[in-house]
Amino acid sequence: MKYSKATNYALHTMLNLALSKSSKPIGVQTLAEKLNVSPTYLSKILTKLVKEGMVSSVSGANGGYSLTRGWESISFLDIIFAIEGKSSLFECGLDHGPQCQIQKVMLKSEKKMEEELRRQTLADLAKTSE
Amino acid sequence: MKYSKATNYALHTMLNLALSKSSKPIGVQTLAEKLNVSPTYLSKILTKLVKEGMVSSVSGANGGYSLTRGWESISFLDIIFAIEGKSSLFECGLDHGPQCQIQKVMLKSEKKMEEELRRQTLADLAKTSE
DNA sequence: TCTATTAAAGACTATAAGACTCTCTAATAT
DNA sequence: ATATTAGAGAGTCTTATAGTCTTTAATAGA
Repeated sequence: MKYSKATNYALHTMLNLALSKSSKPIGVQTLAEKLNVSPTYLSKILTKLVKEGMVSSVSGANGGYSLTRGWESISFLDIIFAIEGKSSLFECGLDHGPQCQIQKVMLKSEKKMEEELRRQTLADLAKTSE
Repeated sequence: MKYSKATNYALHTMLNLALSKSSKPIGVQTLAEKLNVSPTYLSKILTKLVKEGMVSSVSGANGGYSLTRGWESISFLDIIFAIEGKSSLFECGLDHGPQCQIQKVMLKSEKKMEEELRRQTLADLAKTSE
């Protein structure tokens, strides 16, 4: 069980956007270079973030990506969910009784992690990384 | 990112072993039937648990698997680590400076989950599941 | 000592997901 | 009108998961 590379790219890209003082959008080309990843691939990841409403995009010349207003409250969890999906890490597919005790324990522990990830905002990180 | 089915099988098998009052070892055949999984596959999973020292095995007629002494303190985390490995869920492979802030956040959240999984012992669960 | 039983190991296969690339289309500033 | 940039779709390559099948090793009991 591992986070996908896409999640790593997403987190770093969001941080890069947060650190950019420019009011103009940043092209995927520029963003991709910083991570040493192909622009087309990164664009797929960015599209997911756009669909979740955390990033806005503008096509055409001088276009690119920028954070949406309210971005200060975007959490790590938001970004991770956007890429990995929101479903639980553990699903007991066995049919034994109404509720699986193991599942309950697993879910509880997962929530602890999510709690922490929800606490960490992009803004927090941007502050310490500038 | 998902836990593997093998982890689910391992957790359930450990619980089954814990609930079994029998002093005699239980064969993989029996254990596999409860989970509706093939014996040879489950045996591979059990072998990992044996190698980690949580389960002991006896070959030959009337052989099988049983929990080792001290099993009461085995945690969910122990079992998960035995199957999934101990490495971090997130590793930032990008080379940007000495320490990645994002990595630090991810690691911290992961530890929260592990903390909870370490707290939950097999014995706790066995008590509520009998 | 022979036989039935059971775990362990190794090689192999199938499926799915991750990590991309390439190409084409749509939007927009100049 | 053209250059530039995002978005969408199909296709490829690699890796991990989830198994199966077969053989070997250990051991209890006749």
